[in-house]
Amino acid sequence: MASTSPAASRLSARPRAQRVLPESRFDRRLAKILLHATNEFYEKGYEGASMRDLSRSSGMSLAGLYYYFESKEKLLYLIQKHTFQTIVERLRARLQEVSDPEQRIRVFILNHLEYFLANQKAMKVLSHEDDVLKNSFGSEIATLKREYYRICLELLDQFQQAKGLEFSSRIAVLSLFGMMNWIYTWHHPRVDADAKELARQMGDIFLRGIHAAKKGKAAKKKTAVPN
Amino acid sequence: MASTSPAASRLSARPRAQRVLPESRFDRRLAKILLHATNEFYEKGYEGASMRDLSRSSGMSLAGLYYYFESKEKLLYLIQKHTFQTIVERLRARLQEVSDPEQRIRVFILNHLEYFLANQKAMKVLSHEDDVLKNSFGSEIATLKREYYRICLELLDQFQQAKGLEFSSRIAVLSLFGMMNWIYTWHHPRVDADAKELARQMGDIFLRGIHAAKKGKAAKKKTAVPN
DNA sequence: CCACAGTTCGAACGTTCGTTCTAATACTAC
DNA sequence: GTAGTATTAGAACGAACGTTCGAACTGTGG
Repeated sequence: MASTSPAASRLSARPRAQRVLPESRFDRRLAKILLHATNEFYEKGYEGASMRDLSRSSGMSLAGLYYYFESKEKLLYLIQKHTFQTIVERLRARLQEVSDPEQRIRVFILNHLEYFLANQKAMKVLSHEDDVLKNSFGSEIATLKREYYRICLELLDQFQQAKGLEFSSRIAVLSLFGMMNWIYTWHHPRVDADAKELARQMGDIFLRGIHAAKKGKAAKKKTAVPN
Repeated sequence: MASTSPAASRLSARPRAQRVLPESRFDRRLAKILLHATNEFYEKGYEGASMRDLSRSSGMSLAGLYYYFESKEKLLYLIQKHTFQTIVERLRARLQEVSDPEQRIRVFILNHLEYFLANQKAMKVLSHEDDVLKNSFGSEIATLKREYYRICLELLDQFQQAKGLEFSSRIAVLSLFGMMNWIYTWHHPRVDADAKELARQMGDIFLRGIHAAKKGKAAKKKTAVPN
């Protein structure tokens, strides 16, 4: 595991940056590879895409790739980590400008869908290859995921409290994530609405859906289903 | 491709059934293998699970497995086809007993979630390995899927018409499927509600969500989101 | 007993997998 | 030019992949 490859000490360490540019040549090259890798994983899945596929699509020799990272797993890890960090970072910035509980949920939905559709391939790789990373890679991604989940949960709890509602915020959050994340299975940019419109429609469904659950309604046995 | 293996002519043809029992020994054995395969695909994914994994978990030699089916792909195909057919068949039976448009949607949701939770592993394999089958296998599964989708779409259209509502039923169906299918990523039988309760909650969210979109409301620009 | 289909398996097939070794090239500084 | 570091690639590694082959079992009917 102790690595002596050039890739090991890069990226976060960035030894002796000869220019003060935000990105070294190494970083830019790696980013390009990550983009090609995202494409391959998107189309064939992580297990289904081989390093040789990746070599072909990125126009670099098989061995040459390993100068930039130490394993296929690390590649997936870098893709997922960068995607998650970016979407959370953007969300945080947007949430700072809005204080109304309902609008904050709408901001969450819009941010998620906008990023999802603008980076559909990376987001599919993030959603679909959810539990393939193990050990430290896996737990680090899981932490980011939990953090994102928690933000949404708190938005819902605040909304619930402000409006005097009573519903299971866990089920609500997970239903919302399901609605939103599922789009990678069906959205075609040419025929389906854009992010803003989708966010409005899903926001309507979701918000009206949870809005009706007034407190003290004792939600049990409202409408019985036959059989 | 023209197969001479024993498995080729079986199952649907079932030559010379020596007992009139519903299932021959061959069919029962194959069904057992499919069950173990479902488990493996559930845990490691289709590409990630090897035939040797399957051999170990089912307690049969690698070569012995091929007496019952001709390829790994066929195995996935059989699992997905059986799962899809069963859930559609059960749905049809249940829908015959209910005529109220809203209740019919609730029946759809309940049927889906009950089957999903009772057969969580098979349903994950169905949802997660959605586009790995190619050619005739793939298109046959795609047809079943489209059929199931269409049933739900019609339920929504009927509901919409009966209540005088106006919303995109495509987005609504796909949002609903997202909510429901996403559960394979989070549901833990020990901590989460059962199917009936989940169906009630998701049904509430979804139905109230789409119910508010009254006709002629000109749903444009209802609430603007900053940025 | 034999014949024979139904069933199982050890061993191997050829291919592809992720990864590494080593040497060759490109680039920059002197 | 030379020195030295950054970058690339050909060839090969051992392991694992899906699949097949022929021989060996098993159990029943003659």
